[in-house]
Amino acid sequence: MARPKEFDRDEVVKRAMAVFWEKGYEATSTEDLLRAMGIGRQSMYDTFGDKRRLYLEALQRYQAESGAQLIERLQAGESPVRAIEEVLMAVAAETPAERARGCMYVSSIVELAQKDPEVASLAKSGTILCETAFERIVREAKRKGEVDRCVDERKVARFLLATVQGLRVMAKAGATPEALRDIAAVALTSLKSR
Amino acid sequence: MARPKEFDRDEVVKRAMAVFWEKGYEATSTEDLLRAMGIGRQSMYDTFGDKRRLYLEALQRYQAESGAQLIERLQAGESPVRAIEEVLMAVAAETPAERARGCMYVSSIVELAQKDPEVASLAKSGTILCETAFERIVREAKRKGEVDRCVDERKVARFLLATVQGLRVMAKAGATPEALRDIAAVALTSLKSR
DNA sequence: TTGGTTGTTGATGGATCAGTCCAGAATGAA
DNA sequence: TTCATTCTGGACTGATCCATCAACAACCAA
Repeated sequence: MARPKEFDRDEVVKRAMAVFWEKGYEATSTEDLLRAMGIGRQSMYDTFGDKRRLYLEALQRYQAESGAQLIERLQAGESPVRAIEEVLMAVAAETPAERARGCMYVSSIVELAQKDPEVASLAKSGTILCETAFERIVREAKRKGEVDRCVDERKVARFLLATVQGLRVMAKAGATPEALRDIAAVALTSLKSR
Repeated sequence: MARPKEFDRDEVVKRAMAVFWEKGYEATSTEDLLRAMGIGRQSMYDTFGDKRRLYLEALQRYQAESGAQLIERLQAGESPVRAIEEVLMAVAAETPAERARGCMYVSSIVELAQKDPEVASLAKSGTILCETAFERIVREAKRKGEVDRCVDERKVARFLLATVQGLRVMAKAGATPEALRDIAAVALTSLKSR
């Protein structure tokens, strides 16, 4: 055929994701993106369509990666409840830079979900993915007798997702690791029976 | 002296607040603001300095109003725990439009707290205001025997604030009132002793 | 009424925005 | 080597961004 692209599509999406994650959608210029991606203007437009399409692709990638990480962490724990604890405590254990960067999923919801139907759609599917993951691990915890059997895994799963998002907002607001641990600790008491 | 302004400063800040609340900072143009405020360009610059100053003033106003509302609601309940319950359930009881609009405080943190020190500063003072309000009511609840005396009011207060923020993010992500009630209900179990 | 001051208005500034065009370079197949 | 195809990079577009300027209008004190 003809001349092949000089860049790795996956790699440049990753770099674009980092910029959008850091700065948000509106505050990111195409110039910012091109510099970070290390490609030319036309290459970006040819490959991704426009800034919005690139954002959607980056967001999709973010969700896939962080969703997979959540599932992995929930299964890697030495017990279901410990795994949940570790997921919640993980935010508090991040570096200050990581806590400040926050969560691209949360940012996309807050900035764009109201005006961009595709972002809203991604938000919903992301919610379902995370809720389901939490639901599975809570059910597992019930099966193992780690939490009371009268616990409603659906409700608790929703609660845990909301807690993670609350933690991320608090972290961005400058909460100390101690404050974040407090929040996680109290949230965890919702599991211990009742 | 000289010619007085033709508009009410308080009123135009209120209108600007509504626009920033709805669209965020970056996505709001000065044109949007002027149209909503019903004043001329120069009047805006003379009165508020620039777009950023106007935003900061609008945010400050939002925080003062919503902080006062929180304190009021917490004191108006028929009992401390009921008051907390009502505050959490209030998000689920909002209209779809209100839920979609979200919380300007959360939006400001997510969009701007990292790059604007003054927003970060407002975020911190807002956090303290809300945490303190929650802390007081939890202490009151302990005093009345509504929650176990071994509950740490500081930690629970932090948790409750995080829960409200989690609820607001979930609401913006399109969660149903039922899902929001689930989250609030589970969060409330953290109060019931332990 | 007049003078000094301040508010309002419309025109306009340069900067930057997202996105397009085009000429030239690089590629692989024939 | 030749040719069709595709990628690349710089110049460029019109729109929009935030902000300023200058001329005019409105006000109050004297």
